Amino acid sequence: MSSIKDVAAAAGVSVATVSRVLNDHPSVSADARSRVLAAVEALGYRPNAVARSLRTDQTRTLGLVISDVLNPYFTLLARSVEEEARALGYSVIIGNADERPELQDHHVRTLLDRRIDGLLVSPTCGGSPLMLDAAKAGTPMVFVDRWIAGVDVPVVRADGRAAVHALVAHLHALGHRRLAIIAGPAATTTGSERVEAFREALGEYGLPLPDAYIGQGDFQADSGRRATERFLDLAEPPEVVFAADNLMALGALDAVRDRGLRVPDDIALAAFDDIPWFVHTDPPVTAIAQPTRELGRAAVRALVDRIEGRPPESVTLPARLVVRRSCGEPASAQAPAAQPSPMQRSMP
Amino acid sequence: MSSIKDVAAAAGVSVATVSRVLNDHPSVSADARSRVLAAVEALGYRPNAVARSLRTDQTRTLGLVISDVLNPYFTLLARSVEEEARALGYSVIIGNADERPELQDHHVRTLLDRRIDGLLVSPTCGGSPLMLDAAKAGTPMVFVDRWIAGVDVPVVRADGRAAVHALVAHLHALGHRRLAIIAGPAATTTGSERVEAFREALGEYGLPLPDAYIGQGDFQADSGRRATERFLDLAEPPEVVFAADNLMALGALDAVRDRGLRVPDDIALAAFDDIPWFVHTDPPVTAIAQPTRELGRAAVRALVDRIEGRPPESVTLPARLVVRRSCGEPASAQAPAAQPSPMQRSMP
DNA sequence: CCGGTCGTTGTAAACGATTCCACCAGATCG
DNA sequence: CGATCTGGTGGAATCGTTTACAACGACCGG
Repeated sequence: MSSIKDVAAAAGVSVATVSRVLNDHPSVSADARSRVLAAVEALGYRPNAVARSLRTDQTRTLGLVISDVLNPYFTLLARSVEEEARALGYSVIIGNADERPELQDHHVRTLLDRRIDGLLVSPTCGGSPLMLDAAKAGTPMVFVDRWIAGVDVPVVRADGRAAVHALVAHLHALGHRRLAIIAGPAATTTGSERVEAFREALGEYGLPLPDAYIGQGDFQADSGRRATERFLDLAEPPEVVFAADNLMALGALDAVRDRGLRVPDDIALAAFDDIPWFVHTDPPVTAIAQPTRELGRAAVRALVDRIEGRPPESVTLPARLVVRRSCGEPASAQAPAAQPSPMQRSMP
Repeated sequence: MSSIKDVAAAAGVSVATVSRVLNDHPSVSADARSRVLAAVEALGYRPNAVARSLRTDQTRTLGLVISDVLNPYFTLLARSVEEEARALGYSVIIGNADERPELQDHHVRTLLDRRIDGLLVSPTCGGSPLMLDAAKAGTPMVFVDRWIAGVDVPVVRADGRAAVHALVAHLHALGHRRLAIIAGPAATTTGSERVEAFREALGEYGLPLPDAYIGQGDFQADSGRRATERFLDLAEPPEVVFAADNLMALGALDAVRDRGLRVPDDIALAAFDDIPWFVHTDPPVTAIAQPTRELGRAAVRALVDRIEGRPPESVTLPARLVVRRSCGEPASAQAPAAQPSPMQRSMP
């Protein structure tokens, strides 16, 4: 692999001149420039990003640590993060924490060792000391989706409160009164927040949220299945199960099916996070959709602002309710084709 | 951020000694070692991976260029690749080509610029000159899932031939005679290969594969939908549609549903690539499952072998047919709970 | 004709690590 | 007792860039 020296030799100039051409510094003659460009072309030269990073102390790389790549919500988030970053001239390195704190730490450490310019993280389980230290030490950082209270780091997230209210209204209108929730880990903000919003919304309709109707999940399908089984074993099982993420909803669906019961006839189901597949499940699942692409975009912009010295800002975008059939038919029958399929790319 | 010099100063030794301790070189006294370790601890020192890479000419990083992150098959592949790489002491940088050649090129270029130690790629559309040059120039490379003929690069992939035969046998046994396929792009090996296997299997049952029954797709949901619509518009529509990947199958499902038709009563559906969601669709989809995790593992091992100077080997693993309900009820009714749910983690 | 400015160029010093080589003390051996 | 080896150490070169600084010729105005 040829280096800048080879190019300099081939073009008959010094390495400094080559470097200047490459970074289009103004003071280089047209003649020198064209000779350098020709040499670059001839040798197929590409600057070594490693050396460049060492010298300039910037990698033009962002780290993204997400909780679970297999979760379509995070996949989509990762994708939009990469898109926006690319548009802004940055690369992204993704670390999958798999909801495991020690894996999250591993990735944060690795990314920091690589001297990424900034870190986007959706913290798995409270914050690791490592991450907090990095933030305090001045590593540009932005939380996305989830965050850690009391840390001075911008947060980009969706507010599901209004959508959860809308969901409860919808359920109430359908005549449901015994509503249960499968919560995420209490240590995550999204875990606790969704329960709170749910409880609050129930309160407005004078409905209780007994402890037995709060299942503890971990955002994985299996935990959704187990929580649902426990609900079904209750003397008075709930009429509705609201899963705090899409994977747990799937587990719930499994559990219901394994009992030979049917959604929504025997028990209704709703989920937080809308994903393309919910259109095709049996039955299609009513869900709360986050503006995932916009979230990714906003997060990158905030992080890059911070990196490039502009003041970053926290962003909160509203989530919205998408009604399908898993909670029962709404009074006014909806035309089947009215709902545009989210399978299609939602790119502009 | 403290550097090796700071550590050396704090420990009262030279940078050479610090480096030796860090790379646990044998010839360093117990005394010096403990002083260095103490200093490292005190300063919270972490070696700069960028500098290290520049000097040693290795990044301990693998590049993975996949065709589409939103496709669960590739997501799972990416995950297993990262897991195996991590176990072997490597990091992975993922590039999403989104089935677009120019994006693929962008990522390959970026990864090469970063001097990754090796490249894992599932080529999108024929090979770009860039990639081929890199392979010729000696960049360790392994193709996964798809490959490019005539290039001397190991290939790790699943062979679907036997499974496609099994599928056709299954369909034939159910009485289906008019079978259609939605193919992937002809430029990809998986695109053409699956059609060939299908045609061959049909031949064994004396069934034709007329051109009208070959839909051209691009591995995206929308193309599956369009191809299916065209099938349904035919004077004599097929009885079965076999989609060459999971996204196109979803598009097909959409198209069928939009016409007010039902699977499998009006038309049967099968797919290449099994994904967890196929258990939950309406109806559950019969699919050909690839050993995705093993594929990812084998690919990483082959690549790392190549990087570390051992002879890499190509690997071909068999795919298998997973029968569900989308092609009609099999003669012998199967117990609903007999099929273990692939939703559960298949980690060991 | 001389001093200053300007545009273009090269030399060399970083960046933070690894590693070759030389050196030195102390142990070992003939 | 002198030669040789051995384990521990530091100095300095090196990786491929960027960039401060100095140098240099041309040009211009006084």
